[in-house]
Amino acid sequence: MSQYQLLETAFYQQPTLQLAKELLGCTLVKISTEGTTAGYIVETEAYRGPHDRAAHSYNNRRTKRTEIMFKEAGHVYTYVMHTHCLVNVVSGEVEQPEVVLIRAVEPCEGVELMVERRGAMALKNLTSGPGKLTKAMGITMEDYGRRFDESPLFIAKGVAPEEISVGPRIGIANSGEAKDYPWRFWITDNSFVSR
DNA sequence: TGGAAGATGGTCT
DNA sequence: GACCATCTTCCAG
Repeated sequence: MSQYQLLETAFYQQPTLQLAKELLGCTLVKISTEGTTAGYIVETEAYRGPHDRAAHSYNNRRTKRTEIMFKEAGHVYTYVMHTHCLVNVVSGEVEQPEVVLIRAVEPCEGVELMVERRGAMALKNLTSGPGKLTKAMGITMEDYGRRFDESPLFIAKGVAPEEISVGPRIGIANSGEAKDYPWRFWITDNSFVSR
């Protein structure tokens, strides 16, 4: 898709908290046989390796599921939560299991296809949550292990956000002191953030 | 090998 | 705000 300018591999090789902020406003794109869907990333969360109790890689837990987190920055980490698939960007050095969770996007291409996949919904409900956006964009476990710097699932340049808000992460109440870390970032006043 | 837990979302009260 | 759908992963026994 030539109208999209892919982010270089080097973009992913910055500190995880910074990457989480830099990803805001970038364009997440998925190309499938049904068509292309794309959205501006408006909300992210950072999960930082061995010392973050909320991370799957806490205490260097290395399993079949978390294996990808130990690889180079820029890989795709998808996993299933209840009935939904969630998508993350691997960051950090090799052997440093850190990721950025993409929690919400603002649709910018393929809205009709998103509506079809999600069922008739208000525009604001299409992609305003980590499980919603993967369903709307057709992101599944098939994408596990791919790279964000190449088709069919990639991230391209977008628009710089005017203002960024910071706060504690969502849905990790059982993670002890980690639940209060201010590692959630979103574009201030954007109506597509998850809550 | 069975059971419990989980970075969620939709529905109903 | 509470409940549950539904599935993978992991660990105890």
